[in-house]
Amino acid sequence: MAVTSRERVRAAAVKLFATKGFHGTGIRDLAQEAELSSASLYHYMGTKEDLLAEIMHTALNRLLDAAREATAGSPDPVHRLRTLVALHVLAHAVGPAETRVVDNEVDVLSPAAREPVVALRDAYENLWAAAIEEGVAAGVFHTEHPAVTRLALLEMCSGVARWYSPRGPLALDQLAEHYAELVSRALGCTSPPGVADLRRCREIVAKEWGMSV
Amino acid sequence: MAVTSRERVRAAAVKLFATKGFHGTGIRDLAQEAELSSASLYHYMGTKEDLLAEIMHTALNRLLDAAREATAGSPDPVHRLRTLVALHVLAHAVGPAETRVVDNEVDVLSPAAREPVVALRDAYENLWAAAIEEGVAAGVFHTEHPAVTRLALLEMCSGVARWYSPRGPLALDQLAEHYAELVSRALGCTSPPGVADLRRCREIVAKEWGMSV
DNA sequence: CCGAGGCTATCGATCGATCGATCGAACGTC
DNA sequence: GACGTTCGATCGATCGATCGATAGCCTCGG
Repeated sequence: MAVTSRERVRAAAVKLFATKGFHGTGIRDLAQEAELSSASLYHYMGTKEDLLAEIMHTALNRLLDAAREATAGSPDPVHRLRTLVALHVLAHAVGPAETRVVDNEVDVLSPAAREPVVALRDAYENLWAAAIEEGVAAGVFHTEHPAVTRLALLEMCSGVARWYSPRGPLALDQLAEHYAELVSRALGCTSPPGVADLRRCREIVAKEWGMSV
Repeated sequence: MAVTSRERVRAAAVKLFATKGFHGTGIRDLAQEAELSSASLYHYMGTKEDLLAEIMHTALNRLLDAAREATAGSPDPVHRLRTLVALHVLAHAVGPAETRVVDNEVDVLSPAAREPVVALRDAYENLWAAAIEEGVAAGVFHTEHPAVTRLALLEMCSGVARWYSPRGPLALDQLAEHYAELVSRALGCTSPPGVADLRRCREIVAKEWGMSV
């Protein structure tokens, strides 16, 4: 069979958790969306919370791996941050449902389940923090409060998942370029615009998120 | 009595809806937080959804009124946008719970209840859109995709409600100034920094949101 | 000045519905 | 006949909401 039941359960959970929220999604909603009985659901998951935690874990690991791969061996902080922005925006535009689950439902997890998820998120944000701080130290970025700026820019880029539609006037490339430009400007960066290897970012996203890019 | 039961119910709903979500908050949670029985709750509200809709309605009306008052009689789009940013950031830093409810729970409302809420939000965002477009037309702002930029900047500013703590190193004034600066830079604005009448913004916020500023 | 009647505020008890989760059994495939 | 997969039936708990009743307070006719 092309699509396994296990995959249908995961896809149903991502879709419904994103649109109706974790508490707003019932076991029976999940079962209907996955085309299974509510009893069969439990053949593929532990508790409903386990399912949510698993989704967050894999989604964050994928983003973290992609970010590390995209920025590996790039010493220039400007180039690295632009790559991080492009990758982040592409990922949020391509998989908005998964992203919204990760961003909005973190604190419905019990402390024990939340802890490793937060650790993954922190590891990812540290990639941004390092690029920004190195850029400030090198004099290519200018900001009075690097930590606050990092939070502001991350929120801006994550917001893409809330509104972007592939049927809108903007193509993915333009979107990523535009956000890279906004971030560069906000950091007072004077170096030439453009994401050096947008093509490479797209390839990584295509590889990690499936061929839907 | 200094604090009426009706006010306690509203405050309890804002707090719990913001931290646990609408569907994650039970009638009995609400009752406990408001120090009432679950039956007494219904003396002060219609359904749980009515309570949510009322919170969103008043919160958005307050923000919209404040924004109109703060920008009234200001023809300069740069000055107007900076004022909008400062007000938005201050409001989100002072009342993060209310803001998170408005931002995150809009689509748990039934279509009939959602429609007027979305209309209010659109009216507010149009203030931003007008300032940005006028600035672009006047040649003081530079952006290829004004609508996308507006969404990006709004998301950035709204994110304040997700992380800002008054016990952190940044005072409200610095926070508002910093965001105004980020927005100005992202729009390629070369005019002098600083929010012209930050004091007036603070007064409006203090008046509309209570004396907690 | 009284007390009957109405109004506001509150509650314990309980409603039917739905929640997340589990059980034992039946299916097909190797 | 063992295993992976699916399901109908059902569990106790909790959900949002409503009921009738009670206690305090204000008003106003006598």
